[in-house]
Amino acid sequence: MSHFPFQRLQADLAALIAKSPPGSRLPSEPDLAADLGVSRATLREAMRTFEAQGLIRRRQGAGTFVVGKPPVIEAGLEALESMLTLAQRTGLKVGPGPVNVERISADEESASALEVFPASRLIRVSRTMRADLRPVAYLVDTLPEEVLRPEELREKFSGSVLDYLLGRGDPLTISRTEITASNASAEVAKMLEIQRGDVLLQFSAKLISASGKVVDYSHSYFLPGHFKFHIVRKVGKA
Amino acid sequence: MSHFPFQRLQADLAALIAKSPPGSRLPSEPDLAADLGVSRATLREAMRTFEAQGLIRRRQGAGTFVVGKPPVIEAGLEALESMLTLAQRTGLKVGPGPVNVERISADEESASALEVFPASRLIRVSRTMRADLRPVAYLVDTLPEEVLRPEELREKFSGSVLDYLLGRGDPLTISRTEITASNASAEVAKMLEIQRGDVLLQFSAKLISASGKVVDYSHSYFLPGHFKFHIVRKVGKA
DNA sequence: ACACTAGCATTTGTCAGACAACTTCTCCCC
DNA sequence: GGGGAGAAGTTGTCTGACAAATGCTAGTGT
Repeated sequence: MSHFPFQRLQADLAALIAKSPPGSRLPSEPDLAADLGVSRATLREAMRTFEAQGLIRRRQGAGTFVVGKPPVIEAGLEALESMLTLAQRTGLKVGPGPVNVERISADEESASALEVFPASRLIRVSRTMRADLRPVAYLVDTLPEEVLRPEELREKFSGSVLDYLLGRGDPLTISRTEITASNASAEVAKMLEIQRGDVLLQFSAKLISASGKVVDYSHSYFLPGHFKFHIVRKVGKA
Repeated sequence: MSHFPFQRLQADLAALIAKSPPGSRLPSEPDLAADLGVSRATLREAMRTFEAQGLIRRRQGAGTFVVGKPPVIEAGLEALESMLTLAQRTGLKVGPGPVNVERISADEESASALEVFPASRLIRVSRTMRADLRPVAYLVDTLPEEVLRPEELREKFSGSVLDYLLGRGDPLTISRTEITASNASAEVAKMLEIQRGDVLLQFSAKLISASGKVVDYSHSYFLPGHFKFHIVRKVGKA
């Protein structure tokens, strides 16, 4: 079939990883290269692609390990709920990581999304969600400072911007969410403890109040495999 | 900061690719390796990750090229429409590729989804959607043979299973769609002319008739960047 | 007996150089 | 002008080597 070593190698490696129990160590690179009939350089290129998929993890001096599949958080998309609410309902032990609150000036993207002037003062709340001691989601909320004051937030913040706004009695109505697949930027990769370029499921959402004002613009990054989002769609035009 | 060559290299490469005009050729590997201060082997490992992200394309004997950003097909997820209908409304010149229709026996996954007995006879319709001469989506529909006969399909098939069923007057109601990020399997990679392991946005949907029967189980694979799916979500419980 | 440390074997990370396979262009010949 | 051979350039793969990090082991001191 494929007389290119790299393609055959990928198939062989995929099979090997699939049949190896999670947490187990693969043979050393020289051994594997000899077994699979390729050079170590070619083997390493192929391994890099599997590492980017999060299927294996390489540690210098220790070896290459198969990573186990994590628990799945399942959620419908019709209603907007905070990740915290979601996690509680699924019964999974998911906890928020440390919360980072900072003042920023609106960049072009945020200003456009929040419908404010460039360089307006904004609040950015970012945090990770952890399940099984591993970060599985990275959430970044951006709000105008007039909507949410940093000091106000630090006092009574429970880990969810949405829950906080609702608890304060804000008249929120809908959220417009955009769904894409993306690759981890350097910043996101660091927070999720993965490699730059790893594949992620990404939501970009605007939270809209009863008056039509955009009160929150958020980016959410989810590790694939940890989440299962579903939606019920009507056939034809609404 | 990062005293590991690979991480610094990824940042440098990302910057280089970002500022290079689409379609342009990068310097040769030996030149680039010298410029960036790494060996060719390390450079190639890094390039492999960017190739998996679809940002560059390497061709033996020709060079490494920056791939341009494609047109975007934007669609809401509240209503279920065929990709064909969608493409027409966006005004983009999107056409279906060759259609493959085959009889199969239900494997475990299909049988479970369609609520039929294992080894039941099924029809599988698979095809790619092309935009700009490139495949951008790969769609696989699986239906019980009692719902759709192959010969019936071949006569009047327009490129969309959904449109065909609707045109026939089937009482379809809703679709339950699951959304994940995934990596291309060997089969999908071949059809989309990408590399195994490349990142994809994946929908898995069940199409349900008025009587509650599952009439179609489909997997759709979308190249990131070509599509923008959005959804309007109500706040709180429905 | 226990804690600590130094050293050694193992493994991944990176480098250098070489050759094969493929693409593209040039130049010569007809 | 057209066609084909050839050369130059580029990616694909291989070999061998050394550096850096890890984990184990044996030895040492208390």
